[in-house]
Amino acid sequence: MDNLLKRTHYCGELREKNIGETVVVNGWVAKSRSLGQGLIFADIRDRSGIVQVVFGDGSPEEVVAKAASLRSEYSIGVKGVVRERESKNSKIETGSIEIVAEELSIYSESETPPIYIRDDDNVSGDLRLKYRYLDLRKPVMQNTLAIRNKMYHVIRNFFYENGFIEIETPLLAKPTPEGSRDFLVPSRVNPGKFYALPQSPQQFKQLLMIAGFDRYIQIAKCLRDEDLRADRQPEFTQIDIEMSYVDQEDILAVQEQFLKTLFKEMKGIDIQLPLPRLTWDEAMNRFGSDKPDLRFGFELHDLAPAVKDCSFKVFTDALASGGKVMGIDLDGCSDKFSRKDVDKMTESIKVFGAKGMVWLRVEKDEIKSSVSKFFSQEELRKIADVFNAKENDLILIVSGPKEIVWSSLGFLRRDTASKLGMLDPNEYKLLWVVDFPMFEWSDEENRFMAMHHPFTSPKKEDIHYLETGELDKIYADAYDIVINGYEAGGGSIRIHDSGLQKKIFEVLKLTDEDIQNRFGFFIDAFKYGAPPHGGLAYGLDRLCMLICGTDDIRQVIAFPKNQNAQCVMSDAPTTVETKDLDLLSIEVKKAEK
RNA sequence: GGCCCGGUAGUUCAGUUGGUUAGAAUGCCAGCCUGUCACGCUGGAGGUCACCGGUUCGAGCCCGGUUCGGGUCGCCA
Repeated sequence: MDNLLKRTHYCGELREKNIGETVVVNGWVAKSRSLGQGLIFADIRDRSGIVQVVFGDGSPEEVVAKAASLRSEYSIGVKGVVRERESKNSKIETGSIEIVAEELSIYSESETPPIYIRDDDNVSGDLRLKYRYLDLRKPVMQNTLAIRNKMYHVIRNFFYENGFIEIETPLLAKPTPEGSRDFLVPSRVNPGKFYALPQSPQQFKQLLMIAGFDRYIQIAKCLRDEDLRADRQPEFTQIDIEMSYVDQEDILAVQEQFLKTLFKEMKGIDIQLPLPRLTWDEAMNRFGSDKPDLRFGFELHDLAPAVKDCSFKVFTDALASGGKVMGIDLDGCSDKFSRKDVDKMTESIKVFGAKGMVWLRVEKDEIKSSVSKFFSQEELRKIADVFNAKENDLILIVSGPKEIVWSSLGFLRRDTASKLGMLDPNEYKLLWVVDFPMFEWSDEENRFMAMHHPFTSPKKEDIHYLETGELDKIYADAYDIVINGYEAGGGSIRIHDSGLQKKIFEVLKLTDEDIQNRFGFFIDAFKYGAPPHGGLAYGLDRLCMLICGTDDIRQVIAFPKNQNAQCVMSDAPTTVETKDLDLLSIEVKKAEK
């Protein structure tokens, strides 16, 4: 094996000031160019960048001969003298110098790599994950993980400097009653019993408040056994925060300072404080989403006043049954969407349960519409006036139950803005969405469920509705931080009063036995002097996505899972030997197929 | 679990109403080339058109099923 050459410099840091120095670099052959037996150029890459090495024109003959065997991704070391290039390459940082090789060590050869190690290699995601260790050699991936690393610094610096203490909480925890599906871990020493991997350190961080740590932070791994999305992995990282003796304002104030620092340090951007706030009701009614993207307009408008007396039964029926008729105005965009495009929009919102979509095109002398036979020009004008619509506006209207109207228009708003190229990844619009409903009805469970979690404090002024059973009128001291349409984090003020907590469990239809079995220890803790407390957790991966300007969470995770929650590189999850299962007292139903 | 999109050289893709031997670029291999940097030139190898079945004289192309990947709805307290 060739000798290890001890590195003196990273490839990417060599500059004209190093001219004349003898240096050693270690890295991979990014590219070699042979111009005949006597002269070979090779680009050597390490995590810092690329530098050109010359074999020939001063190198020993045997080194040049050896260099002829270099191929892409060979792992090598080179010792040589830095010299000015005859012709400079302004495209790379080290383009004005090169290393004249004196020694070459080939540490190991490489087969032809299955993917190109280049940022612009748009190879399928599957292959990238299968050969992730090669994919990670790409400059963009090296850079992304360096950015992520810098985030750890900024996060920890900020919170440590502000008196927060980092405490690790267990990975093997008790299965949680409500919420997302747990990953379960069988216990060998306790046959038939299971741990759960934490969906979040929620209960532990609250217990840390009861324990007196007052200000807690943890960069915590969280696991949820739910279906994946482009912005969702089963295993992700949370910046978990909890504070004692605070109300919502105190928490938001600290977090705003944190976000300001984060965006300043990471992007050089000055975020204006205080951040705008929307109540949940406002967010839904103006943007059709509890995580609105404020980088563009197209706001929802309520059309009930304009259509309540119209002859179009679809609208009047929707209103009569407690639903909504709402629309958005794509101002100045009518000519950008063909009839066919509009048909596609109608089709696209059926997944949300919308039965159809009505459109209005505002033209110079008239308003054209898919429902013109039900409306006079005056009536159509009345609708258009709600939006202050002008020529070449395209108005899209959806009617029905409010959830369907919101989600359909919220989707159309985002989707059309995206198609119109209105989403600038370098623009950041942060806001708080506050005053979430405390409960939401679950058809599946046939009962009300906690929208956030059952330890969230209802708003003081709504607590009396617990007595009257009007649960849908209760709002919570819960808040989300929303950035460019992503829920970047969320939190709440927690209940610290045992009586109130008991009442919440009651309306959630949990029996005393349930409560005791599932989190009796947690309830017990509140008997011993719980401080008022609350907190918040950020999705670190999502923050990193936003900072890196990508919409794929896998880009910011070194070894992510594919959509089926598999690691295609290592082939996890996998079957295990029956004897291992026996040890855990587990019987596995043989999967058919 | 539902819906939508896709699977053709190592890689990214093209492939006409269904018609001879399935192409391009890049990568790879060999030879030549002393200032390249997307080096160049010449030549070469490389394909179970995801899989199974069907229609047809004939299927990469049409139909059915399966599978794999991606997006999404449900789900994600």
